[in-house]
Amino acid sequence: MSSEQRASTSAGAARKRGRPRHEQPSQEYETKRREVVSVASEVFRMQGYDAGTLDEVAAAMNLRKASLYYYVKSKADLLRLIFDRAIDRSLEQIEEYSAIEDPRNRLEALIRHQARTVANDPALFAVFFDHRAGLEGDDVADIAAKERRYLRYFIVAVEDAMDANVLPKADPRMVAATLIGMSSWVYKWMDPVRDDPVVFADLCVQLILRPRD
Amino acid sequence: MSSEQRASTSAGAARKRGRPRHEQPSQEYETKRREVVSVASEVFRMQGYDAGTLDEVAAAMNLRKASLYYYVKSKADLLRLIFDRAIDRSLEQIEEYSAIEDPRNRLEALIRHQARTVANDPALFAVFFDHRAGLEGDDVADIAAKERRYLRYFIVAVEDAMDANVLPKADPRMVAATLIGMSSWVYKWMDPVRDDPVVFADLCVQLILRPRD
DNA sequence: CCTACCGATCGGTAGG
DNA sequence: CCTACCGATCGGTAGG
Repeated sequence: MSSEQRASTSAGAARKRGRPRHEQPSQEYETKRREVVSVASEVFRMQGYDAGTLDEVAAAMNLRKASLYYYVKSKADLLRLIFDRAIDRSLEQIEEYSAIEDPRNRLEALIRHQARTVANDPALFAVFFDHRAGLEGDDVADIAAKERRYLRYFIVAVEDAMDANVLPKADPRMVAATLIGMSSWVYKWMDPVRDDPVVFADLCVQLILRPRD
Repeated sequence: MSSEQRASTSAGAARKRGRPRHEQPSQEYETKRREVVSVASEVFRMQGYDAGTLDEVAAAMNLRKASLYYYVKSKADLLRLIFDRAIDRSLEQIEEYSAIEDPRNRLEALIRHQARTVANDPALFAVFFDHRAGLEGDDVADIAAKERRYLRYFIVAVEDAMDANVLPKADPRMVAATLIGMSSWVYKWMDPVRDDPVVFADLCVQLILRPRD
């Protein structure tokens, strides 16, 4: 569970009596905090992590830079929140999809999931994929570990698809990375008004899983 | 033609008589200059463009930062040189491949070209694909124009492949971007000691162009 | 949530 | 190709 999720567990809880507890931040606080993450991912996407300033992020929310520190501990912390959100979105339903028995349907579900997830939030994944260098200390290893877990699901699905003659035999690790690549690259060229995430997901599936012979 | 190429046209020229012309830099100068570009692409790949300092680039060549200014005009100029090299490598043989008549063979050649080119220099293309935000002024538009030209070759090849029933019918622009994506993503996971560019290129072709029915 | 400010980093230059 | 240095930017904090 990400710290973003952890901090929002109070949302929807019953009205509490007496002095409000400051350990459980208000809904408005959480909403604003999520907005900081969204806005920052847009700024960092356009300018890069280092060049994108907290002044810009703040300005886009009609705030001053200092006020952002009410929501995040530091710029590096903000970046970590972006990464947590991206990896959480990726891992969210993957267990469920990985439970699909039929190898072809399972691989299709995984490809579709990756394509849709990235295409639905290109800015988020632009930062996730392109600005990992900004992470500090343990964050790098934490993200890498979660990403390896994610890759594993794909590798297993690819292996099973090869056994079922749904994919040509090849190095499963390489194939998995390549399939993730084809469905992730969309954040580089996606135009949200012109391109539809579901159409793109269909396309990826179509290119890799041609009709059975 | 890139400024990198333009500046190196003296290489291999006959020994000149009289006072050496300073307009035609020496071979050693050009070699060193190319090394700056290579080293910088490694540094910027790891740290990002803004976080990667000229001190680091210089140190990796046993120089002081100030000495780099003998080879490049500015940090932004250095970044432009990296981009020029990447786009030149990409465009180098594409005209030749695009002359292939058979749609299947042509598309295969283009995919193979992209896969090999990127896999042969992951650091160069990591900067090219992930740190475009560092470019200033006209450089952004210049690179974008060359990239559109490159994409066009792919789109035409994809259209012809669809007409020849080598690819399923779909939006050619989207398919071209996706094929470029699958063959470019390799810079993200490539391990030069473990992964072979040609094996990877074969894999991409195999995944997209299954044996004719 | 703000104004005002400090301190470190780093691109770039002077001058040799 | 170097030493020494300047100047701008920007993350972060004090204090309210």
